[in-house]
Amino acid sequence: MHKIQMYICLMYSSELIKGTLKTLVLNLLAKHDRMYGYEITQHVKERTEEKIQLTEGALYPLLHRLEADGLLTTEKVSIGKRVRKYYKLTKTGKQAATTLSDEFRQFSKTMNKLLDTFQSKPQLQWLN
Amino acid sequence: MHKIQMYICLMYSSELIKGTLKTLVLNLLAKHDRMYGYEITQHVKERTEEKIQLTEGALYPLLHRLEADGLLTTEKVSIGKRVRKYYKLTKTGKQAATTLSDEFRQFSKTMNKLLDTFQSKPQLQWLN
DNA sequence: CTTAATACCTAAGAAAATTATGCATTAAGA
DNA sequence: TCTTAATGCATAATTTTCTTAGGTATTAAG
Repeated sequence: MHKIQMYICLMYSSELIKGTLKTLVLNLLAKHDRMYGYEITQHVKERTEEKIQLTEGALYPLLHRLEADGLLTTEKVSIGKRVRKYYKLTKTGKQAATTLSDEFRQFSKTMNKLLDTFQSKPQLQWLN
Repeated sequence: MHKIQMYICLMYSSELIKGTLKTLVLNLLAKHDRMYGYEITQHVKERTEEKIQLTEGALYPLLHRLEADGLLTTEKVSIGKRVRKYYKLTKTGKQAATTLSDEFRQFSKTMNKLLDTFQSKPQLQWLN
């Protein structure tokens, strides 16, 4: 007897994440005080029902960039023999988080308005 | 006597456009049947009160890619000695427009939800 | 004992935008 | 009339950033 599972891919085209990754990460840190990389990927995955999945190849370089830019500071914590690297917002980082968050909200409003004027057809319903 | 003008930059950080340009262009064409490149830039600029400004360096290569991918067809029209290049959606292009539009709507909902859980502080008001 | 999950990282390549051009026509203004 | 701004196309070099595909190591679970 085999158990058969079917998956429907609900993930967004990764294109959309592109302009938004920094906004996402900074605001996650604004809420959680400190987080480590892997934690960030899991958190986003859970909170979006797997729809947004951050790849480590994109995340870690971003975190390093943000640290280099002075938006984050790091702190290493040993868990047994493993070392976690926690990231925390600086003051500048907090400001950036707010700015980017507001910017995204406004942008998505503008975009949705544009898209609405484009097509007046009834909205398709999404699986979820 | 000099005329002094002050500008307040209301434009979005161009980061956000990145994942969205294709969605925007295809849906603009879905609404307008046919448009030429320059017209697209002006239309978006006007409809968004200058907040979204498409650069030609991004737009034209995109249009060429979309044509190469079979989402658009072109048609050249002479206006005096100038030649306009009109773009029009193919059937595939129309489908893509709808898909991407729905995807964006859903994505922005998800993102906004995430951002809302991040910070419960009162929203900053935006100029305009 | 082996696999999955946790946890970090980087390098090569691809994709797409920015910046900076270039050319030409036409309208508007000094 | 002369010059500038607007219209209209386009590309090339560079940069940025993501994807893909690895690598290492620890710990939990089966």
